[in-house]
Amino acid sequence: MWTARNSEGYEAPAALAVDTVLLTARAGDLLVLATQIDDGHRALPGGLVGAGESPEDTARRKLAEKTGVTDVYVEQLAAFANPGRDPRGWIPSIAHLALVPPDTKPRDPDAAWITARGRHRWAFDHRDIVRTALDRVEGKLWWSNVAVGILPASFPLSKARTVYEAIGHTHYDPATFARDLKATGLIEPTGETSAQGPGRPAALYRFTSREPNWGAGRRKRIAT
Amino acid sequence: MWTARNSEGYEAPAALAVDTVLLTARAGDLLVLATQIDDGHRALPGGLVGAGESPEDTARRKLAEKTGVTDVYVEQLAAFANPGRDPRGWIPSIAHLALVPPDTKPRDPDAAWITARGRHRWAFDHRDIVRTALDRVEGKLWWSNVAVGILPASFPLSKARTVYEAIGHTHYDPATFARDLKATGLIEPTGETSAQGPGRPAALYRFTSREPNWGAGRRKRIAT
DNA sequence: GGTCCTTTTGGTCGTTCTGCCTAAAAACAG
DNA sequence: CTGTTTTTAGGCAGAACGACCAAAAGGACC
Repeated sequence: MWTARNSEGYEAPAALAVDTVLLTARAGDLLVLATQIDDGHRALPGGLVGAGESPEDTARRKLAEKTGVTDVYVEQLAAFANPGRDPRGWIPSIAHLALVPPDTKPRDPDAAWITARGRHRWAFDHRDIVRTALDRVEGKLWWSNVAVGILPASFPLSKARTVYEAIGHTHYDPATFARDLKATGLIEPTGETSAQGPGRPAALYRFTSREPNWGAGRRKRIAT
Repeated sequence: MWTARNSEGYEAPAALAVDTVLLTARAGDLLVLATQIDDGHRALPGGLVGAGESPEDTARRKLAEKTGVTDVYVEQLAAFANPGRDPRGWIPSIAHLALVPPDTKPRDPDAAWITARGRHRWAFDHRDIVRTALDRVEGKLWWSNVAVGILPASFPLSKARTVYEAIGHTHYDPATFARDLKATGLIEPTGETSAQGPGRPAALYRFTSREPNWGAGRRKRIAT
């Protein structure tokens, strides 16, 4: 068991960790990045916070190491600091939520995208962390621009709809979705259209702002 | 500067702290408990997490020491761990949100109830913590039973309304408020009535559950 | 070109929710 | 008993929502 003691003699955590729930949406499924551990359990990507580093910086640094992406939507989720959560010792973890485009490839050969809502054998308290992340991202889907992390700079409404359906774990009527997403004020048309595949070419949109936690509450009701 | 180093030689936080935003509502005002520091700044009540203790337990223990209340609504807010947040060293803090009835008296003579939305000279990053707490409690006001912490076991709807108005920082029409709060399913009538002062005696209600984080999302729209 | 299929998108319609209002019910003060 | 106060049921217009329809605008195939 790791322990630590500071210069005043008080008990201190052995280290400060960061675990990140990295999500993306592909083909209507919500996926989370997980590494395989020796005993068959899944674990979230994470690492230790260095002195003089903010936990969010640690999360970004570790994500860059493991996937190569740099401009990621990252926000803090919660602290998981119950005693005994880590068998190695007293190591609180600041869990983070991150979202990346679906073409992001893990560098670590042990890491893979798995279904976020599937049943997996998670290590430690990572099941709770994933559950917290899913609740968070689902709850703020229509109240913020979280989907910025997954969608490209310019996208048709149909692509946005598949992402929203994957996150919200539901289905939306295309016409109603278009009307409601435009009504939030979160997006604006780029003026261009995309004509790939059959069907009427779709107008392209972009998010009014790509800053995280933006655009709280233009929508009144909750889509069901 | 406090620092620490664990048995493996890695850098570790000097300690793990807890800061609590303790809120109550009195006479339509939302109040927060703050202690006065030597230099005139206000600080949130807090303390250090002991080994083998969960941060929430630390928050409850410290609140019991400082106010004497035991059965408190407590939930984790977020981790504040930016380097340099505490001039004494690397001390991450798990901020908590707590709510107590308005008759709670601080034991510490340096502690006092001050307006939560007033301008105060907060120490460290406590201004950010208070802001986060206010956003949180306001955001989940109609979606959970947070008000359980402030309201007594049995209450008339008018008392609930003043609490909701203090938290939500707005005014509600009495008839509309009664209709909407009952529609959430969060409360149920006790069958008794209270007749204090002039006016028709009010029916008393209780929360269906006093467990924190209960009753997400029965209400559809957001009250404005 | 013509026909069929696809996807996008503007609009309609009935239902539900919301904010504001009126008025009755039920107490107290004088 | 009359006036005042507070609670509470209900009505009403407007807004929001979910479901649906149909036209627009492209590709695929003959």
